[in-house]
Amino acid sequence: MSVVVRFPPSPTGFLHIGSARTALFNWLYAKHTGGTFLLRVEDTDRERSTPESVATILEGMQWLGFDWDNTTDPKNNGKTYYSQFEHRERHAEVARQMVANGTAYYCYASTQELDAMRAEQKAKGLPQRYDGRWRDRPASEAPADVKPVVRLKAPLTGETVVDDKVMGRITVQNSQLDDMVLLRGDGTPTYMLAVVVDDHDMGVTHVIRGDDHMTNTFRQVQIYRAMGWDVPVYAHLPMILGPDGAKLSKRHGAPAVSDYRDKGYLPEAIRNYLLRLCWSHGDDELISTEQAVAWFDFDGIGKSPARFDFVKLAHVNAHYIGLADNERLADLAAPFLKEALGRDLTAAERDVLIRALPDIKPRVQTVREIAEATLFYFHRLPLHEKAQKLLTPEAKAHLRDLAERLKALPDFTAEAIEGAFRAYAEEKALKLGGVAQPLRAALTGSNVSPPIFTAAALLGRAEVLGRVQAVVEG
RNA sequence: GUCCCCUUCGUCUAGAGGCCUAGGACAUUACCCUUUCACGGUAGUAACACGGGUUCGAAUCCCGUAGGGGACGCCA
Repeated sequence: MSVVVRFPPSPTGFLHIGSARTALFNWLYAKHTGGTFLLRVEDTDRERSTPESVATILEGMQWLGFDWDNTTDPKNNGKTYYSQFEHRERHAEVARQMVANGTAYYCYASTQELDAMRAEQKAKGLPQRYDGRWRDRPASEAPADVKPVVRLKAPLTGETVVDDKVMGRITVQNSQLDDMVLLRGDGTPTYMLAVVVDDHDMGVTHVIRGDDHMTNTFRQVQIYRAMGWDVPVYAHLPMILGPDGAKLSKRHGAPAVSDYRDKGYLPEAIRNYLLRLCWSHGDDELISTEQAVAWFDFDGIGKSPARFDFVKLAHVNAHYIGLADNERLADLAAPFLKEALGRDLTAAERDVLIRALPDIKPRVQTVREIAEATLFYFHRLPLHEKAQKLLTPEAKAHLRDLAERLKALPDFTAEAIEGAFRAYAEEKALKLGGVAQPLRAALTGSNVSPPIFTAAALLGRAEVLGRVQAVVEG
């Protein structure tokens, strides 16, 4: 039987980076097995499920390159994804079937009544669970003014066992589980019911999700059993924690996938980094997506939670920047440069950027840093304090002499410029750095830059002479 | 509080009873390369949570303890 997996985000306003990891593992497993990857938006919470928040999820998925297979499924009613909300009637129907076959029942307890029950349980130090007060009570005793909920008639004895592909065999005593609500008083389904019905209707064979769902799994398995449906294979992934070991949240700086794009990370780097959280393949670290598809399987997944390490992510990102096409990087850096420059790059400037990239790539870790490192090509920057110190009176005198030689160069290439500087340094018994550093200061305003002779060639003779003159006279 | 799960360098991890003097990667330290900064190269510091078993032999199996995470909603 072919594998069917799904990723079921709820539209909370952004795609969480932890959810992205779950999406990645599902997507990889589908690709690895030649199976199907479905997207289902869990939009039953009408407050949060705005068109914008759904669009954000879709954008995040597309940016990461996680293409799903049900974009044109008839079950979507014209949408590019399965909307849980649209199937609420089907969910309610299943709840009614369960009442009919005796695996669920109506409960007329009011919210206040249940709050009081839980408060009492808590005060006595007892586990907080529904006590089954309507489980066997006849409908004739139902109060007229309460709209009942439908609850699962869960088994009271025995145990529920799940053979998890990551965690192994996990067991819970049924006495620990109460009769959960399946259908609310207003007739809408709860998450527990909706998930099971949708997964069954969509033919999901493998449920790969965060282990925060572990206890939900036992309850969902009971629903499958009550309906006589096949239970899917489960794989619960350990959580991703923040650097401090607490649940990854806004507090840690970047909870949303879009934050990473805005900080200048590449989607392939995010994929590689996320893959290595809780999953491994021997000593392999830098793993292409193609390789990941070939290698990914459940046996590589670890059981313990992982902390998110921004420093290592940056390293992985640097690796993929090194691999990336220069034109692509130039286009990705353009918005950042526009932000700094207050204008768009001209076609000629874009060309300079592309030609500068081979020198820039090994020096940056993010696309944003590409913009920072290349800003001087397009704009004269103020002299940094450390650059100022390099421009001693002697250094300025050398630059004045060198400017004359640069004017006389037949070709203004990096090799020619370097030749001129080396010859001059030798004549004056100086180290190359003694003349190269002042040039760097003059051209970039900084004591740190990409190799200065290639930078000078890219800048062009007129601009170089202009910048040198500005500091020599300044 | 009850239940479920987890525990190897600071971090991500390799490790399926002898291959372990515990390996790799990031970070970190030193050196080399070098026009600066990077990249790259070489070397170094650094971990089996603790306590009991089982075994000729345990990071690996079992049991406790401690610590961490998650779940206990008419949220998803």
